[in-house]
Amino acid sequence: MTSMVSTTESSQLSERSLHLFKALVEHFIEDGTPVGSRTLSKDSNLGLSPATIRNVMADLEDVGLLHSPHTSAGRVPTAKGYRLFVDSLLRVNDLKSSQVEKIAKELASESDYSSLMQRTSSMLSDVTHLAGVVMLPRTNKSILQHIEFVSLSSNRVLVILVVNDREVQNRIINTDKTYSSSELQQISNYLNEIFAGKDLIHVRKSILEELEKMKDQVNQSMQLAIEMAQMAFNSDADKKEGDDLLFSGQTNLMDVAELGQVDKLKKLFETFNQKRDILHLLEQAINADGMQIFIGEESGYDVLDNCSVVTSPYEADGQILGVLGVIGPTRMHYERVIPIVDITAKMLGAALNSKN
Amino acid sequence: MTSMVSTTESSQLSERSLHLFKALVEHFIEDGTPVGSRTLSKDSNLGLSPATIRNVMADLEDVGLLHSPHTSAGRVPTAKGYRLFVDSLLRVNDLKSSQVEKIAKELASESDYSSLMQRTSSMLSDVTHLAGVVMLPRTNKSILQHIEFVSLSSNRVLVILVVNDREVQNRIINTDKTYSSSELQQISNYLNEIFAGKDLIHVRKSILEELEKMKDQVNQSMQLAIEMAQMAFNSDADKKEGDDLLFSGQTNLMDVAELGQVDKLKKLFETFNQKRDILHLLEQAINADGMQIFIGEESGYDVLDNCSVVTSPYEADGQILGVLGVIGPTRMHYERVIPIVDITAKMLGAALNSKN
DNA sequence: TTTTGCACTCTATAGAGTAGAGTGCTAAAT
DNA sequence: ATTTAGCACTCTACTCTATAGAGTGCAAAA
Repeated sequence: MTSMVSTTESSQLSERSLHLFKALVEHFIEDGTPVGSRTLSKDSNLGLSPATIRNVMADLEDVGLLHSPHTSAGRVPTAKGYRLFVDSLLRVNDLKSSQVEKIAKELASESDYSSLMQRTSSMLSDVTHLAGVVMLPRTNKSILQHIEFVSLSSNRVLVILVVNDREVQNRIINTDKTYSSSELQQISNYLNEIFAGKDLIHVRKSILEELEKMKDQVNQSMQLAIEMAQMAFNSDADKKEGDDLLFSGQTNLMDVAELGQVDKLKKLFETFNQKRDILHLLEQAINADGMQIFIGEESGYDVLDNCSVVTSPYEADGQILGVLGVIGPTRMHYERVIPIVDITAKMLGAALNSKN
Repeated sequence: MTSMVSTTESSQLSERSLHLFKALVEHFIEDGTPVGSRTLSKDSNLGLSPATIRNVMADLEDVGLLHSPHTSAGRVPTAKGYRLFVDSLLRVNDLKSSQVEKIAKELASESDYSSLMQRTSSMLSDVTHLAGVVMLPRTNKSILQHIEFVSLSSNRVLVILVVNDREVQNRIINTDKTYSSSELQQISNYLNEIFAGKDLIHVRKSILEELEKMKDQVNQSMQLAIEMAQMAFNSDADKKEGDDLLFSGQTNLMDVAELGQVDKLKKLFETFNQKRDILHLLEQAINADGMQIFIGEESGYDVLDNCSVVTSPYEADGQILGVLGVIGPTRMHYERVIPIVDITAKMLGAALNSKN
């Protein structure tokens, strides 16, 4: 029933109601205390008496946009209320170009890939005073650029994979026999020739299946290469699943009154550490084109009940690589946070582009 | 004045006083509430009346081992009290061999270096229910094992350094001209020949100073190599200073009653994030032979006022590599925590050894 | 439709009173 | 010379009560 109404919420309500609602949300975001009719009367500049305002507020509560903590407190926006506010009423400030430049400059100054991502996250949290998060590009559509073997102590070999023009993975394998540097060199050369530029998944599959079949028909040095490659990629199956979120500024959330209780904070921080839930949430955001905002209970995760997550995918070479955003209380300055997240995503994309 | 006494604290106090003191500390560690004379009378099995105990407790307070939160609360150990307790009264439980094996097994199961360290940290926090920390080996006495160049897109070259048999560093440099793979190969070979097995600092210095001088006297391909090496090591000066602490289980500290206030927790967490102070503290512990425990205010850092830090250096090949430990409230189960930290350090050393 | 007036509700705060825990001191007991 | 019992005293934590303030909802007037 209510949901039928809710989709066309803004058209069902009078101009005046919306104006008052907007004023209320803005006041609450500023203050943090429930807003009463008297306050709103002064605040809204409509020359309406508190009584009239009370009637309007009662209506707004009926349609689920407001909520009263108790009889004699003012009103507070619900998640649904924030949703309407963000979707239809909010006027987003453009960032000053000086700020944009500052962001761009900071990101451009990071030379290598991983510190760029780390810096992006910490910049998000610094600028918004909330928690920042960056989801790193999913590694499953990775292009192998280069493979290299380095001999460590006897029968331990270090495998180095350069992936996607920027990322370096390494793992250690234990071999049956001891390889000389020149043998390893030869093997690297051979594998690079075949596989450089190919997709990692394809490489893996090819090595473990196709090459296995033709193993008997090639010369001995190629056999060595095949064996080595198999070892290198065999251990890879269950590798690094979940090491792809970068948080920063979590402690900023400790100042937020709404989350003031230690036990709530603890649950929230544990959710961050486990990464799983946040990852799932951000994965939803990667497919939506453009920014996505999860408000309070909308996220579907209990721990995020009083939190909003503002996200934006970032892309380079016209391809979406990942998602970044900030996590803060539902009562946040959306008009400031939204453009910051937006710009940061674009700037990160630009920084990644310029590295090619 | 008092410090003269304090050094020989235990000899100044009667056997009985010490016994009572020990019982009090143990009781407090268990309970968390100040211990009164009545409670201690029952608890200590000495058949003394509360009045007598009160006299003793007053003495212990005079020498600074105990403290009274207020007139009608019981007593609580001071930092100095914990110090005496830990140094002279504590009887450490040996770990069950099953537990030791479990730790060893978990660590042995980690294949690569960085996840071994990460796992060590998280194991410390899991087992103790406190915060775990591992300080990674300082990279300044690093032996260069292998250097490799990989061509990325035009005039961007990826430099890969293998250091200390396990660690892989990589950075990207922008070059004036575009190098071919075979050129890079040649350069790698040349540099490896000269520098493999040398100390990184020495390598750096040599490349930037000595080679510069002889640059004119060598053939062109060597000149290229020298230039490339200079670029690779030039950006290195201010690199990674402070990325060498691994925390885990910080959220465990949120359960600790003594740290219950959000603002204190916030400061503590920020101290963790900044890493600097904790790093300094652990650096003190690296030189002390064997375990070191910082109790409350002893650490010299205000944020750690209600915290103790139990540390142990870990070593492989007879050489101290770093420090690990746990951070918790001063009121912690030292008799459990101390052997855990001790064993973990040894097991980590063993795991590192077996990788050679 | 809006406003005034008014009774009503709920919270937050302060104050008073009380029970309980524990102390320190003095005087008696060992 | 210790140890203990007795006792007055202190401080906290909790409960109860009262009160001011904010804000509501409704009915009747504008």
